[in-house]
Amino acid sequence: MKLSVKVDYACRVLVQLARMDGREGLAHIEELARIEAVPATYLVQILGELRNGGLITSRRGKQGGYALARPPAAISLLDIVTLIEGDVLDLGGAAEGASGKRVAQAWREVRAVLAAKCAEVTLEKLAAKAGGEMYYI
Amino acid sequence: MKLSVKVDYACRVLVQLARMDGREGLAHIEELARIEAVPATYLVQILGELRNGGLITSRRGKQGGYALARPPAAISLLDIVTLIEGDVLDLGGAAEGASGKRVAQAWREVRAVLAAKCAEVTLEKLAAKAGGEMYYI
DNA sequence: ATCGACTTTGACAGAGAGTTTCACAAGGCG
DNA sequence: CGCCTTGTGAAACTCTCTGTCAAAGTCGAT
Repeated sequence: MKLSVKVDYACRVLVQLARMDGREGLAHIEELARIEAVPATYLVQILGELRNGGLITSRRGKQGGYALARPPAAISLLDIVTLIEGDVLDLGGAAEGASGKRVAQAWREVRAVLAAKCAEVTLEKLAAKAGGEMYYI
Repeated sequence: MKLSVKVDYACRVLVQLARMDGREGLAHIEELARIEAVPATYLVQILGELRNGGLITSRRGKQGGYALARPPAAISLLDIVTLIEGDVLDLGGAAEGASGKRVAQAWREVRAVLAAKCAEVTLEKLAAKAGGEMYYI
């Protein structure tokens, strides 16, 4: 049960997009990547997934760039994790064997709680200025 | 965020131990492994970790075997996961970079909720007979 | 002592994560 | 049109870790 670096990167860049609340070009993203100590080429790939998943939009050519597809209040950690990892808690083939069904049921309950909590945390809350130094480029 | 097979195996074997509530020999464990479709040699290794972590006790020689170290009500999913994986939700180095602190704080809250829920689910509840076919050897 | 039963260690294949590279596609502008 | 900027997509590579197996080791009861 480990939070992947990928999800972490995705969250961070989305928070930045939420704060900017405008269209941000690749050049800007790359600068951001340097500041956040994230490999830029990887970040760009993640951006692609976020776009395919409908969380952000992009435009090519001059004046191109990325922007949130919805208001920050309408994007939660749950959206991000399920998009990037497929599920907040992947049970694998946990329902096999003698006590498998019972144990799997317990994990399903845990997953429900986890998903509910993740759905509560929106980009709006994450991007709120209050408390914690934010980096302005 | 994936539940590892190892944790799943550990949960299942612990549920079985909770149900038996006596000392179970390796021979029995291996039969159990066959029934649960778990590689016996791996299961034995996991048993070793559970023992080192203090969740079960073992005895060698004739009349040897494994037993829970505490009453089933005093062992929860939280105990099992933290013992096997180190943490219910490993944040990695998520606190770096510009928005890192903020995002990490959010995940810490999520982790707290997750841990609380896992702590609620005890072996006693999992081993309860009510509802769901249990496998008796 | 010795046999039965648990313990430890090491090796290994495969999968997946994180990263890099490179060639391609598309919008703007002269 | 043709070029330049900016984003897209896919492949390949390294590294770590998980799940698995096997074999030699150690302890305890009788």
